[in-house]
Amino acid sequence: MAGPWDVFNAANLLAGLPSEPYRLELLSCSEDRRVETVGGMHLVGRRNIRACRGPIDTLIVPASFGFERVTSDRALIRQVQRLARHSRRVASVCGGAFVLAAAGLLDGRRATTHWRGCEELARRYPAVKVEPDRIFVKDGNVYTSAGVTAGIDLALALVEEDLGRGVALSVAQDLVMFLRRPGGQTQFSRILQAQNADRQPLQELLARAAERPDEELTVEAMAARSHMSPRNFARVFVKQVGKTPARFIEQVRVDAARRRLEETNSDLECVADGCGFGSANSMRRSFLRVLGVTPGAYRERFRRG
DNA sequence: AACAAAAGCCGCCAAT
DNA sequence: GGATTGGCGGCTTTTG
Repeated sequence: MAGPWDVFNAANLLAGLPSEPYRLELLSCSEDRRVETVGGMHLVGRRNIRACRGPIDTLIVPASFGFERVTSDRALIRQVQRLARHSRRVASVCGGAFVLAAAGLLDGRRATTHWRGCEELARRYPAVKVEPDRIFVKDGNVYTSAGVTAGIDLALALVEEDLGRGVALSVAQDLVMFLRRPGGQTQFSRILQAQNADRQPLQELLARAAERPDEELTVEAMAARSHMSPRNFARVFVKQVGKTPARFIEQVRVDAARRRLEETNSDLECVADGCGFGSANSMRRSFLRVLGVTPGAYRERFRRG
């Protein structure tokens, strides 16, 4: 809920319009208007959902897991169905797709949800064409997004549709540099990736570095690829990224290595090689700098299964 | 664990 | 005149 909320709120501030384009409202299902989130945080809605009358521009249903409770709440489902009829478009974040599905809003449509729930969604609602591995899916006026932070991407896409790319970009820049996804794999926000064409030629480089940490990523090589002198490249890099090139690359490589240590049984030399470290020894030194533990100790602690 | 070579970083200055 | 860029020298950090 908070991610999209902040996106729309930032859009209000950054759109530069005389009146704010979005009016945000949190609806609650309970009489006292309280909403207790899964983490135990308490929010208070402006209104009870039953008191809400249309028309609504964008109805967003965020939910975590625990679909049993949510999808079996007939009153809630009925209210969602009712409000959807008065909405220009309907969206869900994470487990919210289960609510939309239960309301029949996804029948015959393409949709996605948190990677951990995709199978379950497809099994329970055969009429839904589940697309795993997507950050978000748009089908007609129904939008669904994957886990947690994907809701931010979804909201950015809606802002882009409404107010144009420029506003969406400023919002994205205002909120984040890039996003790491929960599925294990590093992915970049679509909209942030797109901005590389415009103002920030470095973004493309950063994305590529994260995907291929084993490539040559010295200042000299990256400068050449960016058509800049090494001196200027380093300067621009610090200004845009906030870290020096070597620091950033080290971080990227350590992240890549962590993942492999967690998810594979490759030996350290192999991991080091695949992540761009010259040797297991230099990987070890990077780990100590960045994480304070050796690769071996890290794997020992975090390996799966 | 020590050490030389390589790479990175940054202040300064000149050119654009 | 301010902003961006590129080169140089010297110091620090990292690597093999």
